Amino acid sequence: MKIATWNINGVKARIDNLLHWLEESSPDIACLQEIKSVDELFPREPIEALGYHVETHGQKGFNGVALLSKMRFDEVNRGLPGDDGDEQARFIEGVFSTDRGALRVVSLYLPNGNPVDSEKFPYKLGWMERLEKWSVERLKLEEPLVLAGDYNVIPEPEDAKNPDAWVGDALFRPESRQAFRRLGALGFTDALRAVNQDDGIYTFWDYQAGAWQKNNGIRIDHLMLSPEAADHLGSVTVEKHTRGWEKPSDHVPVVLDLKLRSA
DNA sequence: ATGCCCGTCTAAGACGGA
Repeated sequence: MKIATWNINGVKARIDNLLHWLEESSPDIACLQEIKSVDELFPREPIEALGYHVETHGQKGFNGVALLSKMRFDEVNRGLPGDDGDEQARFIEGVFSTDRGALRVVSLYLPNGNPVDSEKFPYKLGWMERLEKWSVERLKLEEPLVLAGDYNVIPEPEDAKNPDAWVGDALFRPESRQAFRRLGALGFTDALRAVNQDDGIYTFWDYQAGAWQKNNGIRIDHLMLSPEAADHLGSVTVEKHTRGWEKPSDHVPVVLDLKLRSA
């Protein structure tokens, strides 16, 4: 079973690329971020025509996440608990039936957090604390759980072409990296790092300053696996070639193969 | 040192992104 995460940076601008990628890569579940669309205007019809069920959690103009699945949704939950005043659409959870029981998959879009001297940085760190609290409860279920998305965290210097350039940035601040490591301490496995320890694996290249041409990238899109999901870990692939397409997203898909089957 | 580029909303430029 293939589970993919991709920050598409606007579903309206990216619909042709998205449809082409769905046909080419054919994930069973796709976790999308930055759909930048309200639910009513999400282009669900051409995606459904490819055999996907579509669940969105959008808002006007920016943010927004979605789950596309070839399997029927048993349950959908929108929004990260822990702050009733949080209006930003950054979290959606789907529950599916597999041959090994329930599978939970989250599409998350963690706040950027810049500039760090603004309210945006404490919002990011607070969001990560809420994610931890939510995860502690979910881990008690002892089910396969995949937290997939744009974490806006560079975990280690090896995850950036020029780590020195990111010192002080919210994506690389010690507090952000520590919060990411705490997910590991809770028992989550960074799927990509479990199968590949190479330097130079990136998932984002800025549109500016020829970052793509210079391979000046960072790895910030991650699939975090509960122990019960990690038990079924197969391959993990970064679909870098999509960054070279016409009208690309600045992020590329990361695809996980889990050795599970739909029920 | 700063901005570079891009998408959205909405009608020329602000805002958000990383």
